Amino acid sequence: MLKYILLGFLNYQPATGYELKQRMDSSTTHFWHAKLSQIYITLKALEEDGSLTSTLEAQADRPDKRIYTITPQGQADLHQWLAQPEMALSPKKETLVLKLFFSAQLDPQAILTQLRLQRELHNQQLAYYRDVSPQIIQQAADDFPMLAKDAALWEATRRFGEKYEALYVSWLDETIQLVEGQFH
Amino acid sequence: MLKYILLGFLNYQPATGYELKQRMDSSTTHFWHAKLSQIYITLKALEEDGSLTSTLEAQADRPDKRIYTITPQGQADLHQWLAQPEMALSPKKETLVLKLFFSAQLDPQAILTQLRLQRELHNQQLAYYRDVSPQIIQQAADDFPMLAKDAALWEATRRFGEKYEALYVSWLDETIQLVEGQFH
DNA sequence: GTTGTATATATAAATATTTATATATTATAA
DNA sequence: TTATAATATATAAATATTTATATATACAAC
Repeated sequence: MLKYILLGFLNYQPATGYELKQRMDSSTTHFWHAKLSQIYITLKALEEDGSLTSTLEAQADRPDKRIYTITPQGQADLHQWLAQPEMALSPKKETLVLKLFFSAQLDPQAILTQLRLQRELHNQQLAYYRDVSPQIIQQAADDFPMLAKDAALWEATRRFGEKYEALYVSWLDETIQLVEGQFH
Repeated sequence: MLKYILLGFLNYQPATGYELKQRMDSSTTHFWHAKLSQIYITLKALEEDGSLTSTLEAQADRPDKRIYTITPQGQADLHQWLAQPEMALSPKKETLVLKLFFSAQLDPQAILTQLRLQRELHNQQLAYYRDVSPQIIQQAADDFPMLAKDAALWEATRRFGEKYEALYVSWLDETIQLVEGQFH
């Protein structure tokens, strides 16, 4: 799947692995993430099968950088994937919920600590979606050669993140009350 | 992480890989899933490092089955993991949201088809959480040697799933309207 | 001036996961 | 009565992902 994220970004304009990582971290990270090491591996594989080409650019003040450009084949791959219907639900992996599921044997104080910590983290994430993320989208819309349509879809994915974090916080509140209630 | 799910279930009572898969499919699947092949691999690894023991039981009408039992070391591992605070947010992977993010170049009709299909799937999933899942929890509470506390926590994870699916459907409705609106 | 952060890349090793394939039996449905 | 689904395992191969480590430069902050 990472493959298509890289093609998706490179379809706007050429970029290095490092830049792609930064773009991911300020956008798709919330619904798809990857480590830099994995990005380099995947870029190399994409070049090998002809979806990308690359050129090495020397820099005066920094190490050389490798700039990747999408090929017509890469664009075809991307469009094929975009058009192909998702027939299944995305599998979720939520460590905290999993832990809670098996926490009955645990000291209630220990699970409460974790629930409260996660509430704090998700609250921060919610604030990010409300305050920071809209600005990032606005700036991307200004900086990048793209249509208003792209920005509207990016905004829709941001709203997904915001709603999700709000849900998570409210569920945590409810769950903390439940666990607290089991004390007296 | 699968490791701890298996230990978590086996902490209630011994079971075979096949049974563990079934239990996962009717409970943790919504926040953690695994293929049967991976379960067998992980059970073997857990036995090798002393967290589980197994016995082979001959059956008259079915192939032999291997029954796994948790060891004190396995219980210690499980408790250690349960008590260890989750310091980070769980990374999300949502293919549909990802696709939408890159769908501006796509024929709007193609993304609309996918959004509507996913709305259907998430609606089904929502119905599952509302109608089927509570009964499964009730039956598990009747069948398994566990405390009311376990069932209460299981119910909390079910509520997470229900809320999540309701959110997803409402977000899809909103997003479908947005994309439809971009036509005229 | 030293420390930390950012730019830029890369590999090795470990772990995790999916897909495909194989075997063998039995109950159920068409 | 034939097909299929379900029970019960298991392995091979491919893919994906994380963690750890390495190198080298330069700018900014303290």
